[in-house]
Amino acid sequence: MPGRDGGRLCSAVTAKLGQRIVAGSFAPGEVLPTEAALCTLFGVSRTTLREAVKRLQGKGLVVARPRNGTSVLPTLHWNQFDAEVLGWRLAAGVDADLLDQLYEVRECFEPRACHQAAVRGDAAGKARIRSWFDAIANAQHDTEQRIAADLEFHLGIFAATGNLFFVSLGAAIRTALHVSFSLSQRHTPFPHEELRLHADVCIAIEQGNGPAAERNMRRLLDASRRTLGMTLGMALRQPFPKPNARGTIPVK
Amino acid sequence: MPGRDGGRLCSAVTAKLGQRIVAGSFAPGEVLPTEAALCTLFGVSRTTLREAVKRLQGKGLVVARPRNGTSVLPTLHWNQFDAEVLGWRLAAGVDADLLDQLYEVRECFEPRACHQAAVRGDAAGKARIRSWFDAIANAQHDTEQRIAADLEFHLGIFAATGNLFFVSLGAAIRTALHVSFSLSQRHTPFPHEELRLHADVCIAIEQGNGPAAERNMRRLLDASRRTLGMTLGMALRQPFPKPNARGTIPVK
DNA sequence: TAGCGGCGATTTGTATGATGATTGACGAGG
DNA sequence: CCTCGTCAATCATCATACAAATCGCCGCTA
Repeated sequence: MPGRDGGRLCSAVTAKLGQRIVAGSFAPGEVLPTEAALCTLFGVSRTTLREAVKRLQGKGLVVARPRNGTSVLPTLHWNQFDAEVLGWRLAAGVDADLLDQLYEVRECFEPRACHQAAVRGDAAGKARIRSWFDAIANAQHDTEQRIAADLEFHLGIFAATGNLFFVSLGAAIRTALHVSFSLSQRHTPFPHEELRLHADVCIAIEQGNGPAAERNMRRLLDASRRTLGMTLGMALRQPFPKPNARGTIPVK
Repeated sequence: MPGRDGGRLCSAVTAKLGQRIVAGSFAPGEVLPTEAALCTLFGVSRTTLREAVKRLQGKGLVVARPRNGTSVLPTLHWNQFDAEVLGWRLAAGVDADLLDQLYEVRECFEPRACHQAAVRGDAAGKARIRSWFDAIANAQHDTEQRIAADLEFHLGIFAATGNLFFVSLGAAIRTALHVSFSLSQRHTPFPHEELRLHADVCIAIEQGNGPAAERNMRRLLDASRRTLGMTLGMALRQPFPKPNARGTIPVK
């Protein structure tokens, strides 16, 4: 990933302003100082500031109208799937609600993505997933590296589906996953248990067994959510009842 | 939704350039003319053009580096969940692949969203869903209005979940849904059948019956996908085997 | 006094020109 | 052949000016 930032200053201003907005310093109803005021506030020219505002506008955070000023849109209009927006939200503080909603999204996507990767993925994609799994296994004693490998493992599954929306989703929640992993994996009670769950997913995908891959990923997410809940010391909402849970769940 | 466009000219340039990029006129590997050339091409000043490029940059479509020029990023980096990007893709031509991937996303999200809306939605949200359903029922002979109501019905479900990611997703695929509805609903073979499916979803949500709402939405999506496939006269990929379909899959 | 219409002030939108910073290409020298 | 320095192209930033849009005030009129 090359320096996608473009201008250094412009990106810095975009980030500063965006962070302040998502942090609530600028109320999501109205206001926002005039361009001139923001220019002096950030110490940049009007051109740079306007380019930053334009980027925020593209993310649905603000809307500018002559005479009216630039107002912050309600969170309803924000593009929550924008990597920067999500990153700023996380930077503003990791609240349980956000992580919870994120898990809901993951529980929607990742099992399906696993299914698709298993059924429709090509050999190269599956090999990449396997290699990242190996990386996880080989980094059991290097937390940072294990987290990175875990992240790429999940993103690799998205990539293997061939569905660009899945890929885009992965990019969007990349930083969120990193934070989530950092929180939950650092104090995993049963590291080898978690490794086994990853292995189950990996193997099912390699074998092209869609339903199994889907089921195994669901289990992995459940375990991860539980661990994170314990780590945070707070009760996250319970995950969805699994659609195929008829009565008893096969014990393994 | 107020005029989120901001500047008229700037937005126009953003749209033109964005459309050309997603349409492939500017290859997704490199190139893109210099700022000066684009200025003369669109007949705007550098300020306006740069603001437009900054917006595209924020969507992950391009990256600008001195001396190197502004290059188009591979589609992998695009934020596919950006409403404008998706809109431009649709404007470039409705290909079956895109609609197919979109259905995959919908099949991931909407059943879950229904579950959440049923279980966690408040009375006001459910009332809104009901009112949009009534609007659908009352507009059986006005195609345009029925499509609009149908759109709001689905978006209302997202809104009722209380999960901002769902809401954002709804906003992103809004135009896609509109196109999809326009294609499939215009020649629905069994209008009252489809109305019944909507009613089933609506009622299950009102009753707070999560699993039923989820199941009914899945049925609705299946039917919609089938209809769209027939309308397009091409074989879209089969929907996922439903997790609770144990043996044979109903032949249609 | 109530209603209405025009005028001005404020803020964003657009345009232009100039200067700096960064980076790839080319050529000189070892 | 490799290394390094110079150069030029291009984006990044800045400063300034003018146009367009909109809100609110003020005066006019009935």
